[in-house]
Amino acid sequence: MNTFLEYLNRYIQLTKEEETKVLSVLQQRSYLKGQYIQQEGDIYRYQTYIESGKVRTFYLDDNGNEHIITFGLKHWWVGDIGSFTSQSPAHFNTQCLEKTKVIQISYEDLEKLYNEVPKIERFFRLIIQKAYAKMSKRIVQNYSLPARERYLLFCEEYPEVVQGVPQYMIASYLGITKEFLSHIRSQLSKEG
Amino acid sequence: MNTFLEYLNRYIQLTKEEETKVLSVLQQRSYLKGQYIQQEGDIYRYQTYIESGKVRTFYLDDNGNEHIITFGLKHWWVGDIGSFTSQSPAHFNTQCLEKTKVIQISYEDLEKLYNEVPKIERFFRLIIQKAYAKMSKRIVQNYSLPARERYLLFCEEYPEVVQGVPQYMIASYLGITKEFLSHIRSQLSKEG
DNA sequence: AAATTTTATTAATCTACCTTATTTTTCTTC
DNA sequence: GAAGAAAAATAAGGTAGATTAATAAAATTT
Repeated sequence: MNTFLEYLNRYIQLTKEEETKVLSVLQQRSYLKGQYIQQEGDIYRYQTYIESGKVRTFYLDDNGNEHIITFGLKHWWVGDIGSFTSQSPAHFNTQCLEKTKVIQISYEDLEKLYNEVPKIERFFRLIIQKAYAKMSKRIVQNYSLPARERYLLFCEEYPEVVQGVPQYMIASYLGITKEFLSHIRSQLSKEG
Repeated sequence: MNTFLEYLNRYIQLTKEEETKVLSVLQQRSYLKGQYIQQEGDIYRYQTYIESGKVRTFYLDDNGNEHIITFGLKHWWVGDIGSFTSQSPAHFNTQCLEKTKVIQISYEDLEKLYNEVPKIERFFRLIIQKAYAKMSKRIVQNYSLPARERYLLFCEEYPEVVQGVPQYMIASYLGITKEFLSHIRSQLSKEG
């Protein structure tokens, strides 16, 4: 839990008292590979922070195809923000890709915490601003770059994901088929 | 300005005193059709709220092609959040598509306001959560639907934009060429 | 370590969407 | 309201990436 406070400390400075209040609402939980933190149709009742491990958040379309919205690594917050915010059924699934430890704050606890420790409101504002900017960048890349370039950028930016995750999931994240990603990779390796 | 307070009031309840503080930092400004609120390379010094009018935020890729990230209508906040947050040069341009009135808050004023009126921090957290959820939805749609369906959904969701904006910009927003959108439209009209 | 399942490769065919070019329509501006 | 500019339509040919299917290679399970 203390590493969590250190992490918070990068964004906001809390007094001892405030730290205690924050700690009192944190819930720790562990998942095995393949387990779901949340599933489509559920209401996302927790903000979930990844202490260790790796997850993916994905969406199943009408044809049953998976589309990975985002991966989640250490220090990331994951879930379906739309569902959490409005406490309505989620469209997304969040599944662990390996043994994963998370810290969660329930919706009710967080609402209280916002009032008791307004700095937490600032913290989440900053976090989501960052996430928003990152997602805008992704939209830009998807529109202006071909699959091959997107893959190369992804490898640069998320080497930990490229290593530890099946290729077909990376293809899904990039918005292409696994066959085409395989093709791109074989091209790249031929070129040296 | 009072309509702005009414708008704020949908998200947070301010005391008279707080309202006064908020009002004191608002700056009103008008733009003509075609004028830029911000340009690529500038630092976005203001959070910009649209009182009336219509804007687009777009990005120029290495080949000089425009990609529309988002349109902005009445009650929307526009700009380059990445640039504003970190006060670093923007990648995006924000241009008025018609006569547009905006309300702006400077970066410095907003930082002060966050401290003096913490509810404003809540307000922006809520706003950006909403924007984030909307953008996730867009990514999902782009991955799981063909251009034709995306266009139909766009028409449903943003009829005001479809009416008042040149087709080639809608094509750009959808991530397709203007020629292909024109083709889709002629197909649709043949089908009745 | 054999058997089963999951993931990745390869290759042929196909299609959604792009490119380029020309023509027509609509919008501005004088 | 005529002239010019901007936007939209149409059409031929091209390509990035999809689909299908068959094979190979890893990873799990027993």
